[in-house]
Amino acid sequence: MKVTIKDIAEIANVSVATVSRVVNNKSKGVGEETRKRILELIDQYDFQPSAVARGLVTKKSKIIGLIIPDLTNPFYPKMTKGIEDVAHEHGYNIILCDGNNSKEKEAAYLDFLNEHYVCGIIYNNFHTISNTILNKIMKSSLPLVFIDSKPETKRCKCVYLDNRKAMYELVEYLILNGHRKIAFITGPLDSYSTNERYKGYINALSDYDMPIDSDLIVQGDYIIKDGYNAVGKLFSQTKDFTVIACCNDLMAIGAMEKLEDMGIDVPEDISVVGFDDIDIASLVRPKLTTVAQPIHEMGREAANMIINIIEGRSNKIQDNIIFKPNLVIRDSVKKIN
Amino acid sequence: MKVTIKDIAEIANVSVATVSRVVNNKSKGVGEETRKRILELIDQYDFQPSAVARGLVTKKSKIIGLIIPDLTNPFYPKMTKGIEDVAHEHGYNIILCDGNNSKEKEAAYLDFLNEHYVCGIIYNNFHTISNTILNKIMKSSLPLVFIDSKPETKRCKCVYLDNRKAMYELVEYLILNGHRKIAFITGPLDSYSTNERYKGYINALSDYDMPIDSDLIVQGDYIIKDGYNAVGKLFSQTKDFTVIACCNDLMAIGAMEKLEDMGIDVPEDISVVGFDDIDIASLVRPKLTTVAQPIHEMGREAANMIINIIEGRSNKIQDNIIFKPNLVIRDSVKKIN
DNA sequence: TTGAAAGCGGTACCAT
DNA sequence: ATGGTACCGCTTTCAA
Repeated sequence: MKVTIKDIAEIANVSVATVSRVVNNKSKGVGEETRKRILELIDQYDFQPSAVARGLVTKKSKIIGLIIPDLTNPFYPKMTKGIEDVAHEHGYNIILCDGNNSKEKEAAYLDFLNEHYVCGIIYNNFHTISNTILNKIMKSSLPLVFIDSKPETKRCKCVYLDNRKAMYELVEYLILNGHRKIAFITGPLDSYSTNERYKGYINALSDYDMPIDSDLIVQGDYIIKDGYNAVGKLFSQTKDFTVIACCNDLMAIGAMEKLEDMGIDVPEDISVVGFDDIDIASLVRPKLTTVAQPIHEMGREAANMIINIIEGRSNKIQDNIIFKPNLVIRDSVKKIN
Repeated sequence: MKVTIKDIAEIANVSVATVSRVVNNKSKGVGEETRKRILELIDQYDFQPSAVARGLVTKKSKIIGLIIPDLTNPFYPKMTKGIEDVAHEHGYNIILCDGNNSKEKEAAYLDFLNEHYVCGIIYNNFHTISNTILNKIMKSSLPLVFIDSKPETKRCKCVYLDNRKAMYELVEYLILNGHRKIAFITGPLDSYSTNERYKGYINALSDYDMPIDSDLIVQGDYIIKDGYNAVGKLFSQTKDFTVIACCNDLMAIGAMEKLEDMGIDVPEDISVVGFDDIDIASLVRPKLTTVAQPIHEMGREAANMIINIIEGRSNKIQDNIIFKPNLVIRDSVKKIN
């Protein structure tokens, strides 16, 4: 059996109130003598207060829920580390929920976290959620911070990259290197950040008076295999492109694999660029040109933000923290005439 | 304010007991009429029962704690997915704790999980834990399953790969390909699986009458950078080796980076092998020869095991589930004479 | 300095 | 088919 506060109180011949005081380090209200005795008992009997019982009365929990789209995309573990770092500095723990790229699972996790007295939620919303769900969370008045995402319809606290600008700069870089036929492997367009990237692509093309060709655009789901398959699809639609811009590095790497299998040289025959700058980007050959997100830092900021909200330092809280992208030029793009 | 079971009872003009019955889907004890009315109210007021209050009385929680060494090693997310898959099939959720390769953090998480009425812990123990801690967990009688690890001193439920055999086969493969000077980048030797791999290396050498040369052995911490640095260290000690065997793929990839930077060709000048077969292994060039762990399946088995324990199906529970390794031959090893 | 007792939001047993 | 109520393990007044 687990030893409870009652047990300790009994053994120490004091009330539970007194034990509670020493457990919670209340400086006053307990005699030096008693405190010492209780402390010893706690140690001896290995007493651990039940966070559940405590949570029931305090309604607080030092636990922050984190919902991400997919654990196996290295981008998210890196973000998670950033969040965990500052959470731990402040004594908070993280419950990590992997939504598996599924809207339903995300919603289920939202419920799950709500039921468990987490003291806040950091939500990397992938597929745009319905207003119903959004309303529900916001009505629960649980501190909520969006990371790498942003609901279009509500005013929320958000930490994200300027995705549109990022993709714009990336495509512009391609254009300045002489590319005129730019294929695009997009993600699901009901994802906020994907949609922004898409707009960045479109904007760049139109700013440079280049036509939008739907044959040049295919969709994937942000995993390697989809990049691989997308290239096949692309070639079945047209052969008239000199570079493939991908909405993330994973798909870019998949694309490069497919091109290699087809005997097409990167970047000699066709160039490829990615997005995110995960570690693998510099490990593949040719090294991938991509745009970096300061993901660890974004994680840290999101954690800071939610802790500020939780602890009521409203003066320090801004609505949005928007990060700037950073173009990382490596070896996967050829300059052409 | 959050609406409670009491609120619903009041509005519905019934007792909390009745509401509790319908919330928990007790088929009997509630009239058709009443049930319908309450269900409507629950929906209308968006009532979510507090898992915390419930946990306090039932002492159960449908939450399994999972402790892993390092989220940024793709090996662990893959394992986590396997665990989550079957956990969800059975209605359980996972609290993921990243021990950050630190013994202290692992111990802290163990405490954390203990305090929170998780109904079981799956523990990927990295640095061998002390008996004190081990005793403490086992005394708490919380269902506990070790994955990819195994305490040496106690009888526990464990799911793991036969690491020794795996490394033995890998090294044997090198020997059969003519390699006689085999460098070894190990991990921390107080890790069970690392230690087993080390033994596999030693055993293979001695079975083939090859000497153990300590200059050929350097230690890293399972991250890319360590593989990179280890190669530098290796060359400062000796130049007399034809292949580098690494205790995981990440370090192997780091090693290949360093070799490339030094202008040394893999596998022409020096061969490299890894361990794990994470996705990246087949993405780098040359493609990495390595030994695969059926990690997703291992995750699934660990989850099955702990759920069997939790739900008291003791007949189905064996002490250890040991998986067989699978040599994956790619392009990073040269056959020499 | 210390203790008694009222909850927190549920569950489950015992009556009715 | 329902309701009343005693807990679960803790925190937090309020009194002593």
